Amino acid sequence: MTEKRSRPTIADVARHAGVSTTTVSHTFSGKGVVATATRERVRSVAKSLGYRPDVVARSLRSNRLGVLALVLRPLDTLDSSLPEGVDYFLRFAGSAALAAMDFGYGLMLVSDPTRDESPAAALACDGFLITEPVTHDPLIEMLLGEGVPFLSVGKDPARAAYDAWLDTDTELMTGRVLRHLEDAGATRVALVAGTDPNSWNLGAEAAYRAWAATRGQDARVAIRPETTGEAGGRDAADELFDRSDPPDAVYCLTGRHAAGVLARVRERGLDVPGDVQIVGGSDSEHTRSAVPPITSVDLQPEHLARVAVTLLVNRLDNSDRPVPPGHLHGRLVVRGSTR
Amino acid sequence: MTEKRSRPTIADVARHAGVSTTTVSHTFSGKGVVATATRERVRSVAKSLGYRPDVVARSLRSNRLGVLALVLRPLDTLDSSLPEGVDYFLRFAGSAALAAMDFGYGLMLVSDPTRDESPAAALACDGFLITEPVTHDPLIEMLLGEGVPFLSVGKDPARAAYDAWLDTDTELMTGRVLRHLEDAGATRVALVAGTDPNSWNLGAEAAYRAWAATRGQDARVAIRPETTGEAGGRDAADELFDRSDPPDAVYCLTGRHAAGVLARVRERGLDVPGDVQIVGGSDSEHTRSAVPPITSVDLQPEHLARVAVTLLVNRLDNSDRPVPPGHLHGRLVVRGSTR
DNA sequence: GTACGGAACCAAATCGATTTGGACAAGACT
DNA sequence: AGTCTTGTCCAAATCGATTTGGTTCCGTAC
Repeated sequence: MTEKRSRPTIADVARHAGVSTTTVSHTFSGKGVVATATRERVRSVAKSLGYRPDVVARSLRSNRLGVLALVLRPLDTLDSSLPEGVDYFLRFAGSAALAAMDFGYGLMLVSDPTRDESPAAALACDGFLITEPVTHDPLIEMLLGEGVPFLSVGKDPARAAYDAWLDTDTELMTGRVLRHLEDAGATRVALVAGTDPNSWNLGAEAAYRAWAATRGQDARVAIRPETTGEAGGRDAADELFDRSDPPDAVYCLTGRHAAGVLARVRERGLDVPGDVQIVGGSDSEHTRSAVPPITSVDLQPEHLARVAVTLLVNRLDNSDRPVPPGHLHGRLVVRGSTR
Repeated sequence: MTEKRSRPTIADVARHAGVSTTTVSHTFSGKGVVATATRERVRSVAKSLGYRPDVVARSLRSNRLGVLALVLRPLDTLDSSLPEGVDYFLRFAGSAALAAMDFGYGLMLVSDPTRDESPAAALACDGFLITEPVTHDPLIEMLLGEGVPFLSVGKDPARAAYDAWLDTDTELMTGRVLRHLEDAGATRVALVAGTDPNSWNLGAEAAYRAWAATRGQDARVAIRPETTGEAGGRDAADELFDRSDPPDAVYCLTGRHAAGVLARVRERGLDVPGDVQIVGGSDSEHTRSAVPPITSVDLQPEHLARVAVTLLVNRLDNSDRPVPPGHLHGRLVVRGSTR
């Protein structure tokens, strides 16, 4: 169909300029020694021919593509046709892309490359960014095995010996949420967590149980898959409130669960925040637009993404660009669902 | 530094299996004829060596990388450190990435590749997706020139002769918004538009002016750069309401302008929606969380992205995958800012 | 006058695959 | 017996750059 109007190559430029391809290459890379006059001539010939180096060919030799891969783990488990409710990851991805561009890299969104259906191009990336790896994450296994640089946001909970991860201090944030509820008078706090075995769920649950133990409380934990969304939240609410000694506050790690719990609790005739207070662990459309709006943790994915990209690129380029200041844990946004 | 533990190549596999590289290649690509026994042997040797084809090398010959580039035009003008308020594009990008993966492609987010600072890898992509190209868009110029397949969402308003674009029917939606305001009793509708010269701003303004003409109304148009955000909206509100004959409804093409107009109008002592009705042209965090929440057009970027990716991939693969059903224009979400 | 050194340049190897154009053997057909 | 297929397989060219290991020329030092 299309007129194979192939782009000019380095050889075309060399021929027109009356030099060797080596010289053309040196002219652009600045590596060898090229006389100024020659350099000028090559430059102008290249420009007049409309020459652009072929990134793929260059990458074959130099082994650097200029692309970072971003793996959004929870997207692999969420219903892929419904990106609603995954605010966090979209905000993260957008910010990471902008940060990568600032450093001359492209950002590629890929699904798990250890699965065969994933785009083959994923494996050609120079470095990987992984959000919330799961326990014994096969991707981390593979990257460690092949020596591909990577950085994970949140740690593979089961893996001891790697240091390429960003600590978002889930335990600290969990403590803050619980303290906020305590300060507002809650005495029986329950937790609704997801099933993905990542440091987010596991860390929060562990911190919660530790806290409950110090307070001499029973741990009230309802677990529902992330994919169940609001329905899962409603379901969890029933489990928690059917008990003889129902909670007076619920901390839901995902925004959609929080919205479901809120709706169900009100259907059961309870007042929020009067009878029950609710906090969401990940701020999203669902927590903001609920009635009343749900107090929740804004994980500040934009900031997290910039930090992650900067660190990864520093490692790749062996450079030392300044990392954006600010802590990596979230910020509690107080809304109508707590007192 | 790192132990150059180079991955096994096709030659290693060939040697271990006692065949030629041609045969190994054929085994995986399924192109030539390879005896079943040989194929099995090659497969098992490859697996035991941990062989994976090198995407870059493959791409050098085949000229296909398996990556789509996504250019979010308005991101080039927006303050890049503030992805807030660009809901639309993040939702679009996320959905496009998932759709691309479904078809075996990666999605790379890139900035304008006609500018030199952009990642070089951008140019290696198989096809481009461009949201809201601007007038005389240099990127489209370049892609047409080099024969790179692309699809734009919204048309380059100044270019007649290309057909690779998705019509989001800005004119239709503008008409619906105006009719909605009319139905609610508005008689003097103003328009607040942005400065990016894309089909979104230009199409809406043209449709608005045409509508005003048929109603015998003065066209009341305030233009403010997209980058000005809420402040620009406040400013536009002053311009519109300082006139002797102020509007009783304002249609703002961007969510942030709408939020600014709303805030300023109320500061001026007017009631919304009593004295003034407001509609936003692009639903976002700002329109949803305003007080009162602002009626606006949900452009349904998730759907748009899926359609765009499907069409582009069909073109690249010369395939005929079904395009997700549903129209491409937005959906009016009525909230408290209109009656 | 010879040896040495640096500046400027180049031919060929290389990266890891795909693809072209056969080679060779075994069986089928005249 | 000779020719044709057909099924398998391979050597070498190719993609477009980078990099290695030179060569050539000229000026300077001894």
